[in-house]
Amino acid sequence: MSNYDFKSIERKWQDRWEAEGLYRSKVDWAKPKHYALTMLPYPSGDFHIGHWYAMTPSDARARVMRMKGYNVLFPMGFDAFGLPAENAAVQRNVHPAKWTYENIERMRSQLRSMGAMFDWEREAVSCDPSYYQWTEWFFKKMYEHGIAYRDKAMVNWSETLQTVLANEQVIDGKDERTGQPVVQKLMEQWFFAITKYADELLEFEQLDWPEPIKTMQTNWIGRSEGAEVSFVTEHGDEIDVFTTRPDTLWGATFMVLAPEHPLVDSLTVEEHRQAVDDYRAIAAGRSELERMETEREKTGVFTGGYATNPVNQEQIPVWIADYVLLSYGTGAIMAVPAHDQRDFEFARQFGLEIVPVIHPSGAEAPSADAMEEAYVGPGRMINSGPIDGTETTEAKGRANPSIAATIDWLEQKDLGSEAINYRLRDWLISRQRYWGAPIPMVHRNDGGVEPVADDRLPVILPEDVEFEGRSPLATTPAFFETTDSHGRPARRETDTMDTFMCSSWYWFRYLSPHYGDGPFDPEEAAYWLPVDVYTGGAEHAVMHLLYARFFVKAMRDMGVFARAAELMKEHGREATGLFDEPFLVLRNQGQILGEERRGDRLVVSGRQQGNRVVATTVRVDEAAGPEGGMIVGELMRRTENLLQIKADTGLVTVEVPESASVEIPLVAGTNDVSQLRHHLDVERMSKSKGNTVNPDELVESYGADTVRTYLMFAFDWEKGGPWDSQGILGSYRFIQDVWKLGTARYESTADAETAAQASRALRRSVHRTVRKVDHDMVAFKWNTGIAALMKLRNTMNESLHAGMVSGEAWDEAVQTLLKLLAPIAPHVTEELWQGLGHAGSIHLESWPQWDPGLLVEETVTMVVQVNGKVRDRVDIPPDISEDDAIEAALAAERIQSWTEGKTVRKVIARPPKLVNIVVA
RNA sequence: GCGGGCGUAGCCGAAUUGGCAUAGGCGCCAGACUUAGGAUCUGGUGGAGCGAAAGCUCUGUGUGGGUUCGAGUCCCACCGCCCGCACCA
Repeated sequence: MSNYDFKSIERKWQDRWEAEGLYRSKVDWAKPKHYALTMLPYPSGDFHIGHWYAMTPSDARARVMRMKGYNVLFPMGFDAFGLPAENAAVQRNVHPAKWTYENIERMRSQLRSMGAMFDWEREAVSCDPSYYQWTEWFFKKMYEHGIAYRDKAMVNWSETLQTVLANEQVIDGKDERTGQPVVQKLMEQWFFAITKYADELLEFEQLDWPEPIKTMQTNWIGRSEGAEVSFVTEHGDEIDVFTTRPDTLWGATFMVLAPEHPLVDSLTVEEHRQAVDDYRAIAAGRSELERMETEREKTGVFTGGYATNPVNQEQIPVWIADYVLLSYGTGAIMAVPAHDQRDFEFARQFGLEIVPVIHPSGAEAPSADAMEEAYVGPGRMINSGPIDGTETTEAKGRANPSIAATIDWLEQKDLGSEAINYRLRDWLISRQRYWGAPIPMVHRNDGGVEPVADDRLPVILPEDVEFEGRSPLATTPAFFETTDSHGRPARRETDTMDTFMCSSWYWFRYLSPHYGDGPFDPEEAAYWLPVDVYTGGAEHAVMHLLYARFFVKAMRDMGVFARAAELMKEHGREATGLFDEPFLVLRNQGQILGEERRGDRLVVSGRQQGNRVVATTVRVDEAAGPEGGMIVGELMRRTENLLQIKADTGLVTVEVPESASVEIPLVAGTNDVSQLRHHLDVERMSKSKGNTVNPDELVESYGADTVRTYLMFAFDWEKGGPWDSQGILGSYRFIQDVWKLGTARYESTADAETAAQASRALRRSVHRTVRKVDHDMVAFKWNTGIAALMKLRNTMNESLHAGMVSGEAWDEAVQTLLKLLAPIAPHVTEELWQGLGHAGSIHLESWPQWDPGLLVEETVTMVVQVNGKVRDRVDIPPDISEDDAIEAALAAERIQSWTEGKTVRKVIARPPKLVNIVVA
């Protein structure tokens, strides 16, 4: 038996698979297809353990599907446009393209070391002109169909990134990538009309997606039902408001506009102008972030203007306040202080009138003065003219009788209409950056815009440009000087597209990355589409995953799939519904967190100075007990030369001056403060915390097969959890054991009868394992699947040592174990498979099937309970009748003492598992 | 504040959907081999108690209650943690 040499085995098979094209995927209508997709990485330069965690289980599942007889497509590529490349250009004076392609090259080899079955001939790189020409093509198509449009709007501007961002990319007023604040700016930008698809995007019926993702998308789209009503100002201008509670219109005692609302100017009377202007200036200067922080106290100013409440002709004052957002609804509200908590607070703050219009069920009629908060519960309408007495419930929209009655009344009187409002805004896709796909548009001298002619596509990014932190496109005449369709001088659009645009269609490019007549080859599309299973991180819930769904729906409506659908039908495949959604099944992996680490135990001498101790000596001693005059405890945190030590008396801050001596026995040479290890909690991995795990090093120490196995074994995949550097040893031992089992020379020493019985037991284990692993691998439950394989390993170890089973049973066990493990640990199983004398690859073998007949046992153990507690166990045949089971239970030896002298009240039998005897 | 999820051993985690709680792994303990062990192999390992031992009894899934012959699983209340949304009109 040779030793398990993972290095040479893994290199050998990776080379051979590639040379033989083992993972090439070709259209074959005779076989069922399976398109497995995992989110494409950004080429940052290095894969971290999270990439392995996302990709290798997806690879394992794709491999299972292949062994199950599917023709599997499992491609890979790079989401290669983006800001880090430009930052590298500024900081290291290297062109973004060069930086990106060098990273890609390094990451390709890291991907190879995973041993994944990526079909490299289908690789797509989004920053390559052969790719982004189609990103441009999509933009132009969207423009022609009225989905892409240019508009002036308040947008999120990031000073740090020097670009605008989409709403989805701003979280709590901060850029989601860097956490830097954004400000609101009025700018003319390109948008995609994703809101046209809002209702369709709320449909998830045909999707097998995680509930939280569907919920997040639903919340993000934010559909609410209500009515739109116009209030008329003294100048005759209409202020449109959207409300979900039109039934409370009679209680609307004032209006509030967003400070940026266009009618503020004309509404404001002279004596209030200064206050209004001041307030607007403050609001404009606030970042979105600050605006949210000022949560509690309501602020605002009166414009001096009035508008007419259309239902009762009351003149009501119009205020401005920053709790009303221009970006939601119409940017103006009717305020109903009696029944809306925000309006209530505002009214109390500024002494505005409150008129209750709901009489709460089971309570006294409300008095405006006595109210302590807005009433939002059920009741009957009062003070509300035509709808007085109508019941109001907590239901939303027309399901609420009072709302339905009001909408009908409003529409009949032509005062308003039923309306649906969405929180979702159109997708802002312009970016004032260089490293992205150019927007293929031209600004004419006459102020109009037109798309670049087809024969002049793609617009290529100029290479010879300088990087200083802003996009060079706007300052490079060779790029922006162009002509329009009539040959007149014109200026090229210098903004590029959001990189989410590139990733909104990449899985189509994988189908035919070299195809020149369209974004994808319809022949390939007809066979492979749609994606059957998609895996990746949940952080893309309302960005990539929402954009991707929108993109496919827009593509469908623009006829991009027409030819593919035709071809599908020619091959007898029903195309209906297959081009409505990109990813039928979606699963999110969890996150691997950093490992908990104990800090060094320190013994410190020094003197107290103010609220800290200045150290003279610092010594690491894991065994140190309390010592007089010394500070002894675990190092919890270190910032430069300041240490936080958890001593018996509490946290102590210790300053370590240059002059102090630092002694770390385990670290040779002169020691200094930076070598001390501080405590780490379980938290997200990050370089700054020093708790990252480098997959390359793990592969170096244990081999890719072990790393893959461990990643799939140690966590519930959809949950993730803290890394455990000891735990990987268990997987390493498992792979080594498999190596030993696979290379063992087995000889049976038993007589025929013993062998038959032992073999039956082993085969039962084998076939049970097949059933378990088969189920778990398809269901993304790798941890329990591998646990089953480890259990089989244990059983086989026993069989090997006992030598009782027949040679045939042993061979079946070994081969089955290898096949079941092949998707998880592809190299070692391939090597062992070859060692067993097989000429072909184990990865071309078919997936094992279990024989139900072998699963049944001759006897099973039945639990006998008395009053619900297990008191004995009896061996019985699995097909025992209920009566026989009860008889066996009552006859069981140890049951007698528990039933003696008592009355059996009831017997519950669940043969062959359990009998419960109830006595009193 | 609203919505969703979770809580099982020293740790990561199982539990066929209401039927033997703790599979598998890590760690730990004991033993074997060894110059050595952070290698390998064998066995043990929720807690408490009884027993020379085989074993037996009690107890145990965040806390308290409920339904049930039977609850980690279902229901109610509470505590804690995580995630999403958050002045959304």
